[in-house]
Amino acid sequence: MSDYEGHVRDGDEERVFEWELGLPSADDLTPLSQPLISPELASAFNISPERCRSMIDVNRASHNTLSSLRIQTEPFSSNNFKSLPSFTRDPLVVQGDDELDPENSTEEGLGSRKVRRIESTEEADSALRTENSSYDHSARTLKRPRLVWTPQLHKRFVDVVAHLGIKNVVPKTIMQLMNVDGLTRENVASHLQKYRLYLKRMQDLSNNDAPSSSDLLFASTPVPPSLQESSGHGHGNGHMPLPMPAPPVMHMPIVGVAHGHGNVGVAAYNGFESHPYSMFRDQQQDWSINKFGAIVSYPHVTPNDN
DNA sequence: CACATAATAT
DNA sequence: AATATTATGT
Repeated sequence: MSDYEGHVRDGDEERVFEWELGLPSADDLTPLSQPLISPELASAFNISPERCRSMIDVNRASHNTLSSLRIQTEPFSSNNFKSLPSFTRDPLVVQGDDELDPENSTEEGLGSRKVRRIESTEEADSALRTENSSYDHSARTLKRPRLVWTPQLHKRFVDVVAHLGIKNVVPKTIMQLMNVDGLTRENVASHLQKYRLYLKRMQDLSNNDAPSSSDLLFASTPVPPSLQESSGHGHGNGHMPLPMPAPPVMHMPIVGVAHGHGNVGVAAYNGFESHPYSMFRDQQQDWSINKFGAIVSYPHVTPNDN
């Protein structure tokens, strides 16, 4: 399905590139710190001075523009979407909106925000460098599309949670072990919260009953024994001896990598292919431990592409 | 600050 | 309905 799309996209990329070449260089632009309209002129025409924009504002605006463009042109791109120059970093699933809101929160929102005054030239330099070098900060700034927890994703989640023990897991660790590109701690935290509610509901719902239709996702991936509360107490996670020593965290490149595929899967729960560990592509084998204590290789993955 | 949980927003 | 975000407390 993707060859055709791929070519089209390459063309787009080239055009974007050409377009970029035509842009004025940094030197040609009026510095952010300078108003476009001289004070005299402004007062003459009763123009109220605009607030100063920082690099942050500029970058944010660019991101909004780019992502809205991207959403218009290719709502359902797939993983062959390699990378627009710098800001493209959202492997996640698009589900809709992107509102560009230059000014809804002007004075107030930003007034309270840290507006950094730049004192020394050295500081100015470093500020520019860090703010300008795209994705470190764009990764945080860019509004990510909402994540869709496909059964595949959820399975990774459950596997990880199962091995750490539901009592001990914390979002950050889960996020790391899942090794899913673009997955955030917040994503995981939110999901974990819901999952815990599900488990609770399951256990005091006299254990087994038809899972609510809303629990389809959770029901699609059976709760591993290590997570089941054995009728009330015991609650030691006593089991799951964690045969493997906590593996050296350094082996996992995790999220930040520039993989730069803005891959977007079709949202929706198209299928419930419940193939366990069915990803056998030899990639960067990032490991994890399955519920039996065996080491299982978790390829670095992007939501929905597995 | 990272986390848990509940409440609320989108 | 599913996720995100926010508020509050640890």
